[in-house]
Amino acid sequence: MAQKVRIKDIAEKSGVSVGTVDRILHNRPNVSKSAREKVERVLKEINYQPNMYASALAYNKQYTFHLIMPKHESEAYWEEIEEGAIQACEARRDFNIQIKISYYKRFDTETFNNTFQEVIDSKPNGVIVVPSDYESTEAFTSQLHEQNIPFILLDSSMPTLKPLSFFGQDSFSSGFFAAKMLMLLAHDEKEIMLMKLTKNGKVASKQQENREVGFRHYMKEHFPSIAITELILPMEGDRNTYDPLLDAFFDSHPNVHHGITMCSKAHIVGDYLLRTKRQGVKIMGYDMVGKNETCLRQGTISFLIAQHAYMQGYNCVDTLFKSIVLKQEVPAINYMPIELLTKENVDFYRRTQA
Amino acid sequence: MAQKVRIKDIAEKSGVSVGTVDRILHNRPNVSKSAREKVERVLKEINYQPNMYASALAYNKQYTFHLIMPKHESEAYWEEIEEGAIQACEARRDFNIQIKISYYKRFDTETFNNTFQEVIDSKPNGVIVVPSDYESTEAFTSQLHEQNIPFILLDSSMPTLKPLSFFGQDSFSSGFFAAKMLMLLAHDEKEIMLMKLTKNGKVASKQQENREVGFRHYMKEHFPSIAITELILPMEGDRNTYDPLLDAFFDSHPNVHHGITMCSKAHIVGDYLLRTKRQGVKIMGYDMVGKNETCLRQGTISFLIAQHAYMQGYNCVDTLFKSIVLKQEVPAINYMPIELLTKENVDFYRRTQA
DNA sequence: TTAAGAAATGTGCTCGCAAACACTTTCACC
DNA sequence: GGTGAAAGTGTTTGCGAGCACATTTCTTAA
Repeated sequence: MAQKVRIKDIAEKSGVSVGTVDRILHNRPNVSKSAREKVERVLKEINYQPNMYASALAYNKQYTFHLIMPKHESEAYWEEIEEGAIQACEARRDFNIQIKISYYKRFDTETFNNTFQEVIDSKPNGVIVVPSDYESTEAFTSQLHEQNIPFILLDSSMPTLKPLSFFGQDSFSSGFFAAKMLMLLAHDEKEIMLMKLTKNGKVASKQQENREVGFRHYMKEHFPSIAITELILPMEGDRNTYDPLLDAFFDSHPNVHHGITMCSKAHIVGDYLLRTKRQGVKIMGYDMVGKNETCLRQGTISFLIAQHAYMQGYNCVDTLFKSIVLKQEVPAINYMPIELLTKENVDFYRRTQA
Repeated sequence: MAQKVRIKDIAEKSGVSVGTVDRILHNRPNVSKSAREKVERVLKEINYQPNMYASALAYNKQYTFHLIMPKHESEAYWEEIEEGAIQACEARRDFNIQIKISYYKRFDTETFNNTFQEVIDSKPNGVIVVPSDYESTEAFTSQLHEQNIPFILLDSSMPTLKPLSFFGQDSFSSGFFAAKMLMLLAHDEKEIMLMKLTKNGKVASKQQENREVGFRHYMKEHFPSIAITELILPMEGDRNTYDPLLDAFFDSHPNVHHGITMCSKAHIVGDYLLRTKRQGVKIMGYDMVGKNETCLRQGTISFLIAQHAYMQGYNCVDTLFKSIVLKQEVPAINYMPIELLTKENVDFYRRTQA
């Protein structure tokens, strides 16, 4: 195991002062060629790893990160991301990391633009954005680039914006995998259900659209003859809204015994099945949130795909930290694992691994 | 976000010196009642969180952790655990954490006992043990208790030894889950194969035995009529040893189309199937190691269950660190997730989540 | 040759905490 | 009342790195 090497040791070994070593390590000017050579020779033979805690202590600087995400009223997915981000800051507390969180309204370009102006004005050291539409996001990130503020994209990948890094699930693959799993159960069916929550005819996110593409891709490849029947529900609603629609659907589609949804609301159907004791229908969905977990344990939801939202939030902040504070290289793309949860393994799911 | 509070601030607020505050914070003697009261009043109203990096810097102490594990010659599972442990030390480098690793021979009580004496003599600050048989392990850990050296059990749970913490998979549940998954594929079969690697009639670990118990439990509960035929292979061997045995098995069991193994050597069968182009047999197994991954991608292995060996090693060290250095509370039991890998999601498996 | 300015180098203080040390007060005991 | 030990308290140093500032050395032009 490598011995502890301090700047002082390097200085002594190369016959210069700590000041000079410091200048070289930080690429500061005013170093003679001879001194540089002496120090670099020593650096080559010993493996100097700066003590980052001593460094942080001496540097004594505040960092502010800014997270911009959709407004969430009790939407577990976004809440978990937020919690993860806050926890990551907490874990790095002694480095003086501070996080500000701003919300915008989904599909409302104006609130996004307002928020983004705010963020620019506050001059943060780093930014995490859950992208809105491409144009608005591009307008935002190009300004960040101008100001040399690094940013991470969360949830939706937009590589052309040249982010520092991306965190999220590969939606297409995740839908593809979901199909594979569902078909282990439904291989003998003629018809399956695809449930969607829409508002003005649109689902809530690009993510969900891409999952559906992946899903349909698998189906076309492996089960082209199975019909995929859509069940459309309104985005806003409660039991009273949904129950009649669900009744109508299942009454008119007696051959449907399996269903899937690309959103985190599988529990709407799961709960309905549980209450109405409708037998012989099993569904799958996304996100390990409380209501889904209940249905999973009770059996109306067979499979869930976890997104590790908490880890996404946590890792985004930690990546900014590593890149900006520790000046480490960070990976450009971070796909989250695509994890299958069933009644049998759900007990061992951990929102955090660290 | 909480303002930064320093010992100095507490001292000023309560009208004493930093020395006194320090004595109180560390439960050191020689503090008057009046001073204690003043300081404790202040402590109650502000939320003091010590800067652990400054603390580590000032404390300037070396910690040594000792990991005792079975000797592994290119056994990926143990290698990953070791890597994880080493990486965790690396991540905490600036806290002066050092790890020593000692190996014993599986099923060889003597090598275990020798190792354990060595460890005791070296007086480490904390220990991580992969248990051998119960008696030897108990003899070891009771000495550790006597010397007040905290230890973590890795891989096999032995709660009666009162470890600081346990890390590992719930073997029973993992076998149970494996059965559930295999039967999604094999529900129409009459007979399935269970492959075991043995030496002197025994499999390599308690872990594997327990997985089998879980597996058989599920089968009895849900598919009591399906026969489970064992295929026994010697622990040491190569293609030349295995191929004839596999030929003989599959020739004499034409109805077997699905198999499972509780060890990490599913690739022995997977590779055989690939080479001999024997169609219509699919197996599942444990551990995301290189050879298994290849078979998974090629299709002869349908499912793998990941154990997150790397994370286990990493988390063990990190837990010792948190408990001993940071004096934090740590969870007593840490079951690793039971994660299903298929061709479709294997690209997104990450050995580390942090 | 020297003065002025630039370049190179070294010194010393700082960050927050731990611990050794120095100093003051208290109090039991003769 | 004086003595000495023990208890209580404050001061100082050092951990490793960063940075401002002081100091020395080197250039260059008058």
